[in-house]
Amino acid sequence: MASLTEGNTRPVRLADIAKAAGVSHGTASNVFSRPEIVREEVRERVKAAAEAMGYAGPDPKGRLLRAGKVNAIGVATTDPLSYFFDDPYARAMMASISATCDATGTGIALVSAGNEEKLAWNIQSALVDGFILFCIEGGSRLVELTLERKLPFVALELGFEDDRVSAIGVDNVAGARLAARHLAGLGHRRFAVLSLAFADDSTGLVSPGQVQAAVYTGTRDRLAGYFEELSRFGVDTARVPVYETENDEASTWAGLETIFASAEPPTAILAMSDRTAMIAIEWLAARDIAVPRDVSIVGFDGVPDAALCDPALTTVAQPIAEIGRRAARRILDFDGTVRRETLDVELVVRASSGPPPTRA
Amino acid sequence: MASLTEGNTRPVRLADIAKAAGVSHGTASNVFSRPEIVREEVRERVKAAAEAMGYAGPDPKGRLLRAGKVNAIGVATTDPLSYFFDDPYARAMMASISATCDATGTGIALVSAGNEEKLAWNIQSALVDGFILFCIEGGSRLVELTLERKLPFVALELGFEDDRVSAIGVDNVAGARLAARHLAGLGHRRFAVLSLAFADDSTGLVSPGQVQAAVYTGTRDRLAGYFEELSRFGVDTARVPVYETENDEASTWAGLETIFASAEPPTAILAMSDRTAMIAIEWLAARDIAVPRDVSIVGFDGVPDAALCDPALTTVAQPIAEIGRRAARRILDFDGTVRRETLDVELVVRASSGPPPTRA
DNA sequence: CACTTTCGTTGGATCGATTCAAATTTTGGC
DNA sequence: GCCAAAATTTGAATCGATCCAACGAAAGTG
Repeated sequence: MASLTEGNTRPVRLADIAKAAGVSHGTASNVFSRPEIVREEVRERVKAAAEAMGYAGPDPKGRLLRAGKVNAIGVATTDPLSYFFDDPYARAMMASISATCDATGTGIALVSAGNEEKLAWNIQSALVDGFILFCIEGGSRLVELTLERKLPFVALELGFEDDRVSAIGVDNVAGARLAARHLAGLGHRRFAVLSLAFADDSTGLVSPGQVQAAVYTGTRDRLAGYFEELSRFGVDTARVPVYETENDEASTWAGLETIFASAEPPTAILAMSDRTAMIAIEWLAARDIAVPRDVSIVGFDGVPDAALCDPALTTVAQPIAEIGRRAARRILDFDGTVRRETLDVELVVRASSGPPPTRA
Repeated sequence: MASLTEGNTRPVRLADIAKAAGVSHGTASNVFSRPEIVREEVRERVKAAAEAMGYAGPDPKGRLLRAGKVNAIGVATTDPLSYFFDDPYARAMMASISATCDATGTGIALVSAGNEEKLAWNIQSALVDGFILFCIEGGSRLVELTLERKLPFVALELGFEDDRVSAIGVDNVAGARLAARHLAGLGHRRFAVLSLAFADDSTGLVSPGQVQAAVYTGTRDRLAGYFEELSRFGVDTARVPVYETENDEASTWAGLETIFASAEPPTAILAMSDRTAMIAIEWLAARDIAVPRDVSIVGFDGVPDAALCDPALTTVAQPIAEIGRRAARRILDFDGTVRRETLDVELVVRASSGPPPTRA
């Protein structure tokens, strides 16, 4: 006797159960995709055969090829995948993107790439209908790679002035000016900037030359905005220390050490991300430097956590939810056009900023 | 003249460029997948043709069918997709899962299902090699559906005693006992429990009958652990209010209102999740009830945030990273076996628990 | 009863690649 | 210049479904 029916390890295919039930594969397919057009008796027979043979249902791999549409959008970054769950900005953005996807029954595929080779492969082989790119850093390479897929995609940052790529971002110059004006208006004159990267893998104090050579225009624009506004208030921006961080604890701490080692430490810090700003608040608290009594801080991004930290962070809020919604919509309702949108930011004044200490 | 070459809208296929370059599609395929085995001259010719025709590279949809392996693992929940980015437990777990996936170049597909119909479809059509299921709530249905796909999967919770499903979880009874013993040992005798759901869609004060009928055994086990240990200390568990929350603000607030409306409010709260515990801490702070002076709280889960809130939360820590790592590994190295693992929890004592107030 | 509809079913074509045994071309040795 | 071995290239088969034109059977019509 032994085993007499079907092959042992090989998974059961639609064709197998069609044969077993004595119908054509076309009919078998209909049983699953449009059961109402199949006569009940036949339908039951096919279902019974499927059950008996342990059929797992139509394999999406097969369907996909025919259908053409994956029904998933890829979200890509050059950071490790955990970025999506760790970084507060990414999280807020993902929450908005996923809400939109949820509403339309679209799936989300997370794509990352630590190193060059894997990046390429992961982008090339992602099963998605389009991409949303987080291109805070190392964006250009990501964009090139994605361009090759010839799928709809949108960059979350207006980084490069490339008119082949759709993008959604904020007016960084205007936002930075809001922050600077707020602090200068409160009376501050001694500033320091906790910056994001200007180019790949750079950190540390920044020279004007490096600013000129900035690859990441988002960073450059924010700095430009800060400086423009500070100049109006008579601040000599050449003497404002700009420390480039990697938006993490280690590099931000290093920056603060450097900045506060100065003979004339700042009374106000302009941070280019809320994350850096919040790290700075903790660093200062640990050293008994009171915020905002001794030092004021203004962040950038407007992540939800910024409202909850202590003291609550004054920040330039991006419309994160709106950006996420639009990005997802742009992929879902892709119409073949390239568009670049700039949304407005808003200064949210909270407890981390106040007048400078009355002067020693 | 007009347009004479290729179809206009239709995307370019491998076969198209093979024809254009005058080679077989087999060779064209090799140019992309194993370039080293095709003669340089031919390779260049094919690449040139691809370039000229705007070929996007081998379509993963096609490859997939042949290759069989998607190289992605699906993570599913019955909550909305944003759960993965909002809930601290989910986030910590995802960070660990994604680190493992990153290391192996595996993608992650997020799958969710608000309503029944979509749930089914999303699970059935997910392009993945296996699933990791977050089945905190509504798990059984999710498991049934996933079972039908006949793909490897693992449940993150030992919820059901179903030996068809692999699972990784913690010893809930032991963990709950640690929490209860800690508080009782400090001298507390008046307790309240902020519980998770015992069954679908239930909230509110729980009767012993409901506990008996618990569908979610994780919740039931934690409560059993609490009560076992409290009994040893002579606490009449029948009088301990157990309030079922949905692990969110609204229901937790409601629970606290109820619990503290009592004539003899508790001096100690056993919360079945850190999230609930942290929400409780905020609620109490807003009412000037000092933690731990007036009320002690012990959470459950050991999420990273618990160490950062104020006061830092005493909690029963699950080895979240380890669970995530093992879950991902179980899918990646699937060997056809079903296994259920129970990991140990650990009581982490922080600032939210202390002796009860010296009695009025 | 012949004739049109309607309903279900069939089976070939297709989606876009990869694979592999067989055919062909090159290369190397003498 | 001939033959075996090595290097390339070919083209049919396959992956697992869905789609659709065509066809047969049952139902409806005058």
